[in-house]
Amino acid sequence: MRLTEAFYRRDARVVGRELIGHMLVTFIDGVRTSGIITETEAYLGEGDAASHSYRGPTGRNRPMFLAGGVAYVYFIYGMYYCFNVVTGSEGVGEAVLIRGLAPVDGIDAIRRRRCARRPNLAPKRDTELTNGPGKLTIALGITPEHNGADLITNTEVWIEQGTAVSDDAVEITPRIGITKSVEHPWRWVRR
DNA sequence: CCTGCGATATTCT
DNA sequence: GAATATCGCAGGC
Repeated sequence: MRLTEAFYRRDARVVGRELIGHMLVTFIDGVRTSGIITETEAYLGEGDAASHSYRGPTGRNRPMFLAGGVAYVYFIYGMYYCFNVVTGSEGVGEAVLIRGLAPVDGIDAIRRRRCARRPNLAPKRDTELTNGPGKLTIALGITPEHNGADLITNTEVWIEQGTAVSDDAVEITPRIGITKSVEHPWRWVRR
Protein backbone atom coordinates (compact mmCIF):
# COMPACT_ATOMS: atom_id res chain seq x y z
CA MET A 1 0.00 0.00 0.00
CA ARG A 2 1.35 3.43 -0.97
CA LEU A 3 1.84 6.19 1.56
CA THR A 4 -0.88 8.84 1.24
CA GLU A 5 -0.86 12.50 0.30
CA ALA A 6 -1.56 13.36 3.96
CA PHE A 7 1.66 11.60 5.02
CA TYR A 8 3.79 13.86 2.83
CA ARG A 9 2.05 17.18 3.52
CA ARG A 10 3.72 17.68 6.88
CA ASP A 11 6.97 19.22 8.14
CA ALA A 12 10.05 17.65 6.50
CA ARG A 13 11.48 16.86 9.95
CA VAL A 14 8.42 14.75 10.81
CA VAL A 15 8.32 13.03 7.42
CA GLY A 16 12.08 12.43 7.47
CA ARG A 17 11.85 10.62 10.80
CA GLU A 18 8.77 8.63 9.84
CA LEU A 19 10.11 7.52 6.46
CA ILE A 20 12.58 5.24 8.26
CA GLY A 21 11.16 1.71 7.85
CA HIS A 22 9.00 2.46 4.81
CA MET A 23 9.92 1.13 1.37
CA LEU A 24 11.12 2.96 -1.72
CA VAL A 25 9.98 1.06 -4.83
CA THR A 26 10.61 1.31 -8.57
CA PHE A 27 9.00 -0.72 -11.37
CA ILE A 28 10.99 -0.18 -14.56
CA ASP A 29 11.00 -2.33 -17.71
CA GLY A 30 8.88 -4.90 -15.89
CA VAL A 31 11.31 -5.27 -12.99
CA ARG A 32 10.45 -4.35 -9.41
CA THR A 33 13.31 -3.17 -7.22
CA SER A 34 12.86 -1.89 -3.67
CA GLY A 35 14.52 -1.24 -0.34
CA ILE A 36 13.64 -0.37 3.24
CA ILE A 37 14.54 3.26 3.95
CA THR A 38 17.35 3.32 6.52
CA GLU A 39 18.74 6.86 6.29
CA THR A 40 17.10 10.25 5.58
CA GLU A 41 17.78 13.98 5.93
CA ALA A 42 15.38 16.94 6.04
CA TYR A 43 15.99 20.16 4.07
CA LEU A 44 13.68 23.02 4.98
CA GLY A 45 12.15 25.81 2.93
CA GLU A 46 13.00 28.68 5.19
CA GLY A 47 16.11 29.63 7.15
CA ASP A 48 18.05 26.52 6.11
CA ALA A 49 21.17 27.65 4.24
CA ALA A 50 22.01 24.05 3.28
CA SER A 51 18.74 23.65 1.36
CA HIS A 52 18.54 24.08 -2.41
CA SER A 53 15.43 26.18 -1.79
CA TYR A 54 17.21 28.67 0.48
CA ARG A 55 17.38 31.46 -2.12
CA GLY A 56 13.92 30.84 -3.55
CA PRO A 57 12.74 29.00 -6.66
CA THR A 58 15.24 28.35 -9.50
CA GLY A 59 15.26 26.10 -12.53
CA ARG A 60 16.70 23.22 -10.56
CA ASN A 61 14.75 23.36 -7.31
CA ARG A 62 11.28 24.06 -8.72
CA PRO A 63 9.81 20.67 -7.66
CA MET A 64 10.66 21.47 -4.03
CA PHE A 65 8.00 24.16 -4.09
CA LEU A 66 5.21 21.79 -5.21
CA ALA A 67 2.82 20.29 -2.67
CA GLY A 68 4.27 17.33 -0.70
CA GLY A 69 4.20 13.92 -2.38
CA VAL A 70 6.32 14.43 -5.49
CA ALA A 71 9.92 13.43 -6.27
CA TYR A 72 12.79 15.92 -6.49
CA VAL A 73 15.72 14.36 -8.39
CA TYR A 74 18.85 16.47 -8.83
CA PHE A 75 22.30 15.98 -10.38
CA ILE A 76 25.33 16.32 -8.11
CA TYR A 77 29.13 16.32 -8.40
CA GLY A 78 28.95 15.92 -12.17
CA MET A 79 28.18 12.22 -11.83
CA TYR A 80 25.32 11.21 -9.54
CA TYR A 81 21.64 11.77 -8.90
CA CYS A 82 19.96 12.17 -5.52
CA PHE A 83 16.31 11.32 -4.79
CA ASN A 84 14.19 13.45 -2.47
CA VAL A 85 10.58 13.39 -1.36
CA VAL A 86 8.96 16.83 -1.38
CA THR A 87 7.02 17.50 1.84
CA GLY A 88 4.76 20.15 3.32
CA SER A 89 2.42 22.49 1.49
CA GLU A 90 2.74 24.01 -1.95
CA GLY A 91 5.11 26.98 -2.01
CA VAL A 92 7.09 26.01 1.13
CA GLY A 93 10.13 24.43 -0.58
CA GLU A 94 11.11 21.57 1.71
CA ALA A 95 12.08 17.96 1.05
CA VAL A 96 13.60 14.80 2.53
CA LEU A 97 16.73 13.32 0.95
CA ILE A 98 16.75 9.52 0.91
CA ARG A 99 20.33 8.62 1.81
CA GLY A 100 20.20 4.86 2.36
CA LEU A 101 18.21 1.68 1.77
CA ALA A 102 18.37 -1.97 2.76
CA PRO A 103 17.67 -3.78 -0.54
CA VAL A 104 14.59 -6.05 -0.61
CA ASP A 105 13.20 -6.82 -4.09
CA GLY A 106 15.14 -7.28 -7.33
CA ILE A 107 18.59 -7.61 -5.80
CA ASP A 108 19.88 -9.18 -9.03
CA ALA A 109 18.71 -6.15 -11.03
CA ILE A 110 20.14 -3.82 -8.38
CA ARG A 111 23.50 -5.55 -8.59
CA ARG A 112 23.38 -5.44 -12.40
CA ARG A 113 22.68 -1.70 -12.48
CA ARG A 114 25.40 -0.92 -9.96
CA CYS A 115 28.02 -2.97 -11.78
CA ALA A 116 27.05 -1.60 -15.21
CA ARG A 117 28.22 1.76 -13.95
CA ARG A 118 31.91 0.87 -13.75
CA PRO A 119 33.34 -2.02 -15.81
CA ASN A 120 35.40 -3.51 -13.01
CA LEU A 121 33.42 -2.62 -9.92
CA ALA A 122 34.38 -5.07 -7.20
CA PRO A 123 31.67 -7.50 -6.04
CA LYS A 124 29.51 -5.88 -3.39
CA ARG A 125 27.83 -7.21 -0.28
CA ASP A 126 24.09 -6.51 -0.24
CA THR A 127 24.50 -3.77 2.36
CA GLU A 128 26.91 -1.85 0.13
CA LEU A 129 24.56 -1.79 -2.87
CA THR A 130 22.25 1.00 -1.67
CA ASN A 131 23.94 2.62 1.35
CA GLY A 132 24.34 6.11 -0.12
CA PRO A 133 22.17 8.67 -1.93
CA GLY A 134 24.03 8.38 -5.25
CA LYS A 135 24.19 4.59 -5.02
CA LEU A 136 20.51 4.01 -4.42
CA THR A 137 19.37 6.02 -7.46
CA ILE A 138 21.63 3.92 -9.69
CA ALA A 139 20.46 0.74 -7.96
CA LEU A 140 16.75 1.48 -8.41
CA GLY A 141 17.07 3.01 -11.88
CA ILE A 142 15.98 6.48 -10.79
CA THR A 143 16.78 9.14 -13.42
CA PRO A 144 15.98 12.81 -14.12
CA GLU A 145 12.83 11.54 -15.88
CA HIS A 146 11.46 10.93 -12.40
CA ASN A 147 12.00 14.53 -11.31
CA GLY A 148 8.60 15.90 -10.30
CA ALA A 149 6.94 12.44 -10.39
CA ASP A 150 3.78 12.19 -8.29
CA LEU A 151 4.48 9.43 -5.75
CA ILE A 152 0.74 8.77 -5.33
CA THR A 153 0.10 7.92 -8.99
CA ASN A 154 3.40 7.33 -10.82
CA THR A 155 3.82 3.85 -12.31
CA GLU A 156 7.63 3.74 -12.01
CA VAL A 157 8.45 5.16 -8.56
CA TRP A 158 6.58 5.34 -5.25
CA ILE A 159 6.85 4.64 -1.50
CA GLU A 160 5.00 1.80 0.24
CA GLN A 161 4.03 1.46 3.86
CA GLY A 162 6.56 -0.61 5.77
CA THR A 163 7.02 -1.38 9.46
CA ALA A 164 7.29 1.41 12.01
CA VAL A 165 10.74 1.73 13.61
CA SER A 166 10.87 2.69 17.31
CA ASP A 167 12.80 5.73 18.55
CA ASP A 168 15.47 3.63 20.28
CA ALA A 169 16.32 2.09 16.90
CA VAL A 170 16.80 5.46 15.17
CA GLU A 171 19.97 7.52 15.60
CA ILE A 172 19.69 11.31 15.16
CA THR A 173 22.72 13.30 13.91
CA PRO A 174 23.62 16.44 11.98
CA ARG A 175 23.38 16.23 8.18
CA ILE A 176 26.26 14.91 6.05
CA GLY A 177 28.29 16.55 3.31
CA ILE A 178 27.12 20.14 3.79
CA THR A 179 29.05 23.29 4.74
CA LYS A 180 26.21 25.60 5.79
CA SER A 181 23.58 25.18 8.54
CA VAL A 182 25.64 22.22 9.74
CA GLU A 183 24.39 22.28 13.31
CA HIS A 184 20.80 21.02 12.90
CA PRO A 185 20.08 17.39 13.94
CA TRP A 186 17.99 16.57 10.88
CA ARG A 187 19.48 13.22 9.86
CA TRP A 188 17.91 9.90 10.86
CA VAL A 189 19.62 6.51 10.59
CA ARG A 190 18.23 3.08 11.47
CA ARG A 191 20.73 1.36 13.77
C1' DC B 1 39.35 -0.84 9.51
C1' DC B 2 40.57 4.24 8.16
C1' DT B 3 42.11 8.59 5.40
C1' DG B 4 42.93 11.30 1.21
C1' DC B 5 42.04 12.41 -3.45
C1' DG B 6 40.42 12.64 -8.38
C1' DA B 7 36.50 12.32 -11.47
C1' DT B 8 32.99 15.02 -13.51
C1' DA B 9 29.29 18.70 -15.25
C1' DT B 10 25.51 21.37 -13.85
C1' DT B 11 24.07 25.33 -11.32
C1' DC B 12 24.30 29.73 -9.63
C1' DT B 13 27.22 33.95 -8.76
C1' DG C 1 34.75 30.96 -12.01
C1' DA C 2 33.49 28.58 -7.68
C1' DA C 3 30.87 25.38 -5.33
C1' DT C 4 28.73 21.10 -4.95
C1' DA C 5 22.96 17.17 -0.13
C1' DT C 6 29.05 11.74 -3.76
C1' DC C 7 31.60 7.68 -4.84
C1' DG C 8 35.32 4.36 -5.57
C1' DC C 9 40.06 3.57 -5.49
C1' DA C 10 44.72 3.51 -3.50
C1' DG C 11 47.48 3.19 0.29
C1' DG C 12 48.34 2.67 5.28
C1' DC C 13 47.37 0.43 9.14
